[in-house]
Amino acid sequence: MFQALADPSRRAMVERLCRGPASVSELAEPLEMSLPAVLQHLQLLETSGLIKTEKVGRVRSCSIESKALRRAEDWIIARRSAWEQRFDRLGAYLAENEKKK
Amino acid sequence: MFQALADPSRRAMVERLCRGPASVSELAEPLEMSLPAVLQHLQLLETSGLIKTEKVGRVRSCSIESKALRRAEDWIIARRSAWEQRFDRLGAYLAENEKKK
DNA sequence: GTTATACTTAAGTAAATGCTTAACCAATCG
DNA sequence: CGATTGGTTAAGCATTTACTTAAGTATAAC
Repeated sequence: MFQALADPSRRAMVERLCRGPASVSELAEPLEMSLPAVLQHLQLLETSGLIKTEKVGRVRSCSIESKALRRAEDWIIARRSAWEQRFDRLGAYLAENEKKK
Repeated sequence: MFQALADPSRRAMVERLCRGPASVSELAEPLEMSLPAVLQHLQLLETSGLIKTEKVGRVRSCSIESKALRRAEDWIIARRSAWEQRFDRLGAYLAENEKKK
């Protein structure tokens, strides 16, 4: 999932899709690459759970799956809070030592 | 930066460092790979800004740089809120149409 | 029913990744 | 001093990644 967000083109697609659903060629338009390349990114994004796509007639409509984005956020928040807790304990320890002085 | 978080071994290192600083070999210990491999991951993490390292005597001490983690979080939050805003506007639009009916 | 559109598949390739081993330095320790 | 510990450099290698072009297929428009 972080793997999926690692590529700038894929992040651009996710940014675009956060402003609403889009077709494959709409997503491809701002990107300087061939359609098959876009397709490959799209497939990766879909198997990573970040987006979902549905084919209606001959156009495939893509939209983000916000749950996945949330999971990435949760991982980072968990790390940050672990770090901050440690920082707090360190602060408490230092304060304790200050008292003893 | 998401690139740096894309690899499981690197994420494991970040998780470990969120519980406090560690030496290179301490970081390597739970990982089933050679020391040079760990070094390479470490260098990538450092150039991505996620960690910082300092050599004291012959041991290199590594610690996380929480600002970088925060930047990743910010990106995700920005996307999520863009998505949620869109969702709200859609809701308002649907409510509006309901009134007109 | 032909033609254009919107993808899709397949196959190939160049560069980046994630390792490895072997050899090498520089601080300790005895 | 000599050996050990903790890390570092260099080189090589197998995979994976991020594309490409060429050749489909299926729906929609005319």
